[in-house]
Amino acid sequence: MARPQEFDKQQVLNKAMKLFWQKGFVATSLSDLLAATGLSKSSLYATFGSKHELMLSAFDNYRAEREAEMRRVTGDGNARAGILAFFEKIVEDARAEGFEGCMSINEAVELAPHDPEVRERVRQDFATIETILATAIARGQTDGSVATRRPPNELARLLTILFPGMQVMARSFADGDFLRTAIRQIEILLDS
Amino acid sequence: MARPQEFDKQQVLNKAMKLFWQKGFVATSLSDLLAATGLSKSSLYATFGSKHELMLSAFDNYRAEREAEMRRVTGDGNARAGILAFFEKIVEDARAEGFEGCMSINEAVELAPHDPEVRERVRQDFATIETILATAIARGQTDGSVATRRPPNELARLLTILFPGMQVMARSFADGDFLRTAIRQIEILLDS
DNA sequence: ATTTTTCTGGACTAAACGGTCCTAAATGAC
DNA sequence: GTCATTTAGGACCGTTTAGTCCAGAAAAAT
Repeated sequence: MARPQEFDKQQVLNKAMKLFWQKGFVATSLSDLLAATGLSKSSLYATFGSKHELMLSAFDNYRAEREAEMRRVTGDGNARAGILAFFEKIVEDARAEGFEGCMSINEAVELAPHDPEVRERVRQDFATIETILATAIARGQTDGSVATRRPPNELARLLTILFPGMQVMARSFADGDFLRTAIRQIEILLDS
Repeated sequence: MARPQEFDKQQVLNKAMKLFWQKGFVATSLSDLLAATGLSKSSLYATFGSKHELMLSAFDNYRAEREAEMRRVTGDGNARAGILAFFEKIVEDARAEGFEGCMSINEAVELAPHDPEVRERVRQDFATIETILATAIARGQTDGSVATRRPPNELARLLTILFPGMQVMARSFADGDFLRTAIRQIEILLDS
């Protein structure tokens, strides 16, 4: 039988994910990846194929994590509270040292325009966010926690567009207070 | 007297701007810049100092243009119409071939987190957008074209965050119809 | 025409890039 | 212990990177 793999593939993906997330795809070099993961060049290439494929794998890893988290946050309990919690999470995360926004948004800006594989993933991510928000809004409109004036789809679209907006701001400069004003406005949107 | 410069500095800045805007800072190589501008390496370095300084100059060029344009669009006539025109311009631009979003937003994602000079510029840009929007909203509230329920500053904050959201979407995948739904929602925000 | 000044093209550098490949060590099955 | 297999390290590859520098061409002033 063969010698078993000595590294944890999942752990390697997480390390790579963090690098691509922070620095972007082009600015992350193979040396960076090797240093961070501790792998040898041959192991990395044998396992992941290329820098680009590694990025896609790390990205898919990220996307799955975040989608699950979003469903968890918005899925149970009071619908209005769930939606707000989703946005408050951004503000909360932005306080943390080394916060780097949302990887999907970063990729949307850096790679999506010229990389079809990334673009399709980004498109899916936004569609997922919008669908989850629309579902939560509809639920809120039946349980009474969200105002019924706006069609769920249209309000979800507005909030879906606010998401990358907040993420870009959080990544580039914004402090908690700055973003919190926006969350108050989202509350008003949900309440009237 | 000395031999005069053979190239138009402003024209070179525009060419460089377009490259950085489309491909980002890291992905734009010196060869790209030389090919696009037609300059020699020595001319480029003598005039602009370094790739980074050239990018900052091109970026400042972009920022001044866009700020003037925003003031023009939102400054005169019906305030509500001006605000909407500002957002509709994004949708309109997104239809064009080779549209690349907003350079400030692209820089906010790629460079701002790790480049203080860019970060400060991005911070200023958002502040400018918010101020111009707040002024227009206040004007709309006195001339009756904008509902008075929300304080100008807070509504401006919400719209300011929508701006990068729309730009990211426009850059990465969104078509006109997708964004137009959001604009309808902005209308509702201005009207109630 | 000469002088003075500045621009221009390209040779050049050292480092870093992504990626390939080969050798040798490590491992589990028997 | 031997064998079969797959790992891991790193030498190596050609290319590209940002940036420096110099020699010579070009142009305005006299």
